[in-house]
Amino acid sequence: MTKRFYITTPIYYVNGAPHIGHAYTSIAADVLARFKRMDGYDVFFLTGTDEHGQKVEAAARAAGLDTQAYTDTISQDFRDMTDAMGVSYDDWIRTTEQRHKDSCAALWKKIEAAGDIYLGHYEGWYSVRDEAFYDEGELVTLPDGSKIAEKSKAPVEWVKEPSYFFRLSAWQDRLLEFYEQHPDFIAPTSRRNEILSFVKGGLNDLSVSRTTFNWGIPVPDAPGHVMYVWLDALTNYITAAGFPDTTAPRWDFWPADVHFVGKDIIRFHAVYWPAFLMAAGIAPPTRISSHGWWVVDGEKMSKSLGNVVEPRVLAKTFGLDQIRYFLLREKPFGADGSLNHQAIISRMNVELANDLGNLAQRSLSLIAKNLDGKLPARGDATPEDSALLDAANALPDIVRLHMDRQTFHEALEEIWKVIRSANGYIDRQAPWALRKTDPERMAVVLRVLVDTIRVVATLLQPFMPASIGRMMDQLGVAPDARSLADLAVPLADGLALPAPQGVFPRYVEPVA
RNA sequence: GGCGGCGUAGCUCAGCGGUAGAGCAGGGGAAUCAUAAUCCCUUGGUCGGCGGUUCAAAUCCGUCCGCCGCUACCA
Repeated sequence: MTKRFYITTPIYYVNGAPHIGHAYTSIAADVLARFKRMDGYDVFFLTGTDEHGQKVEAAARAAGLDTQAYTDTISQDFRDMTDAMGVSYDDWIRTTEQRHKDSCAALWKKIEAAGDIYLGHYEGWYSVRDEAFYDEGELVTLPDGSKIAEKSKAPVEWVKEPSYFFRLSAWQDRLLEFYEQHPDFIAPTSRRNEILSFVKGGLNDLSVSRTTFNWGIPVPDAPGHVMYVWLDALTNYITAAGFPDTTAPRWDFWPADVHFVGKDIIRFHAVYWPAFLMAAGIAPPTRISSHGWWVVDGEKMSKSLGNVVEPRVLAKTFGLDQIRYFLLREKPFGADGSLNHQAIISRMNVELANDLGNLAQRSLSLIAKNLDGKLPARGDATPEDSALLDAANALPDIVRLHMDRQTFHEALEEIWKVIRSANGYIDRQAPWALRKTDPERMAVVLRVLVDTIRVVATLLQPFMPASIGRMMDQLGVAPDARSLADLAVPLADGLALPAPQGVFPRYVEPVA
């Protein structure tokens, strides 16, 4: 039976334009999806847009558009951005689709039938902008008497309305037991500890319906109530797997293997979501992997500061693969990090152009010029040959381990250690000198280099699919033989290699 | 207020009980196959402060200072 792997991004909220943060999550998920496919898994990779809620309704009205027409436009913009980032999703879900409405209604009924939903009254402070309820203590009173949420600075209003509640308080012990039994459920560990301490501190029942607006999914048999946007949004992950049709082919993918999320929405995914699912008798996801923010030129990215980074512009300036590489290389996945032109150029020139691109170019040029472009055969390995080849051959297992933990920057660092070793190797072996003194040895050295670069390139495909695809072409690796398993089969001796061309050009600052 | 994390070379960080490390940046040299790329060597730190444990502490404990995260409460 084929190994299945289900990866999701959050569905992006359509109340604004896509920015680098959205692209980051999607690219990270894409890298894992591509890696898993390359490692023999049948992958289902889901992304899409979250389109309900009061904020969206208001934004549409402000834009003078019909709400559905408004969400159509924004959703398409997100989809264009996602495509432009080379994200290889298998399904694009929208919460306004009928399949999702059916799924939400079915999930609601299951939870209700289990006795975990009851009708009550909600009374308290609510922020439309955050789609969240706040306690008094989380608020700050402004000089004009109005109140805002201390953390998000979003205005709140006093709301009193009938509301359905999810009996979250009853799930505390079962959640803690679940976390205990699944130590890898939340990544990184620091976030796991925060969630643990939050749940240990006690849980309040959660208001899961609203009556003050209509742009949402109707609560079954409860006119006037629409579902709380987070219940609606989270459900997308099972909708796309076919829920409520548990005989759907895709249902075999559930539970999801990794939900990628930003650090701002961990609680929804790590507390509410498993509770909803367990209440409905559905298995919770396997892992919630959360990441940090990009800080731009030292400032938090925000619309008011005007420093919002458009991923399509970045890709156009530096190249898509260069940006994908930078985003996963520059900082640990779970941590915050800084994005600026100098840092991008440095990674691009030092690591991609100088270390990797130049290594491939100098190695392949020697084959083109001295061996008539024919791949030399392997020869007896010297200790130096073996040291390099052993390091390269150990990489797939090391990288797989890091991918499973989403420690992307460490995976890349391990790959770069081998690339740096290869540059040292070529210098010490000096095949350009061997050409005259010992042509046979020169051929063996060049073969060691090609074999090493092949392993490195294979592992880098998920990160930089287009560029590395070109490198694979130059290495003579057939398009249908580029998986991890294919590494076991040596390239054919005497294989004709195409003329090498630079894959990673240096970035030169345009003259102003 | 509680819980937790962090503070190590100019920068980003690893090390987490046994003579201070990596990458980048800086300096010197080699080589010239290659995208003026590469390789080798090298400058640089009293590992936030102060106490303690230990034969031995970035590494363990206490305390203080400074940042950050989660959370709570007062009003």
